[in-house]
Amino acid sequence: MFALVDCNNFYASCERVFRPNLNNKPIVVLSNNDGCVIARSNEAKTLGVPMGAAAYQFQKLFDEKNIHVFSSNYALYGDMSMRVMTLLNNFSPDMEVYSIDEAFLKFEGFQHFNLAEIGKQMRYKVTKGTGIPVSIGFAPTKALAKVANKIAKKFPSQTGSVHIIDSEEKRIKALKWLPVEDVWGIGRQHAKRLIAMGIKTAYDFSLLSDEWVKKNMAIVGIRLKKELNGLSVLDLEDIKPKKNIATTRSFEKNYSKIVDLQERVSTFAVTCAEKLRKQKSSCNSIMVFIHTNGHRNDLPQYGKNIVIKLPYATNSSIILSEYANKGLQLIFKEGYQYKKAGVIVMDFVPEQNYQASLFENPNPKHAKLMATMDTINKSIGSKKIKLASQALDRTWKMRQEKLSKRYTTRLNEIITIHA
DNA sequence: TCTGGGGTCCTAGGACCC
DNA sequence: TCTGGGGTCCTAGGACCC
Repeated sequence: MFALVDCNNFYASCERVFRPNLNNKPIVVLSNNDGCVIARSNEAKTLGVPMGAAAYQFQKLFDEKNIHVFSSNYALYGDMSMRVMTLLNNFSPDMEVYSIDEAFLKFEGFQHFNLAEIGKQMRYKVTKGTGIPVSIGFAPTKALAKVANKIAKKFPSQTGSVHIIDSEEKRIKALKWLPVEDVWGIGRQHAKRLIAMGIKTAYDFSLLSDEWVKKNMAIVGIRLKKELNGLSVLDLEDIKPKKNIATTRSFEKNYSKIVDLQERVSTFAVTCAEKLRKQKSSCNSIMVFIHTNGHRNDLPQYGKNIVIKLPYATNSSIILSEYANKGLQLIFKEGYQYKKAGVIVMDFVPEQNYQASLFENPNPKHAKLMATMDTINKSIGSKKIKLASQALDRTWKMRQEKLSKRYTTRLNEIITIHA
């Protein structure tokens, strides 16, 4: 059996742990730049705040209904996630952290255990240890565990937030209940087509012919169909090094001068380099993109990206920043208001697996320098040591007007209790 | 004025090899 | 009239996930 454990309204719940006065109150969490809604408490959902809602369009509703608004605090959510995962891992050694708020656990050889009881225990331990409420679905396949989880989340009082699909009747009942567009692995495009054909539920989908599924949804669709029919074909996955790493941001205001973009692009490249070094990879290509604000019909639009092949694989902040800026110079055009830029590194090789080039070779000093920078930044705070091409003062800023404290990772931001 | 930021996998088709 | 048979690699685009 697999379990899928999913934190309820994770970001909103993280904020609530440290603001218990907001229990049962509507909360939303905004994206970077306080742009749009990316998490909502149940109360906010009930009040009609849609996922992805632009914050400025809903400001009136926030005010009227006393909806508490937070900027996203990834330092907090990342740390809370780690705590939840650590507690869950005590229940089974086979665990896949699927996302910041979800994990699959495999229960192999647990025939003589009561999974319902284990589920209850998991909820209890996580709630007691972190304050985060979770929902749990058990089933013989990952896709069915996802379905079971949806039922646990939708019917908390009937299920106690733990649901188990362990019989044919339960499987069929669950699939008949689940709209096809809510099935894990069926996105908007496929859902549209399926609904147009009269396929309304997960159950209808599970009865489609293999030929049709293969032709229209390829091998991924076949796998999904098998999983929904109770045949396990998706196993837990190990943590693999990433194949691409991106650092991209929207700006608080528009930039029209290349110098402003140069600073941003440098910083993004440096961040990519840090992430690369963390997973001990080097990259062979780097992409830079810039574009204007696509929502503004009144401004001329322009957007472009460029991929640069590097002369040798590297994870040096200096080299990556240099090439990212070369790319920027090639795609930058005067006369536009830029709102967003990003750097993506690709074509990874293991760091030590270095292929020497005939003409250009990395400066051997860089590796040492980068290691030193990483050590210093780790000990006294990230971004304390920078390249000169990055802004030394905070000339740019992200809008984060409702940022909560980093309660769990900064001693000077620890929660204050007034007794 | 204001609209996020990451990722993965699969397939078809073209270019190329012998 | 008639023009083989087998591969690999790369890329763009489309789908999906959180």
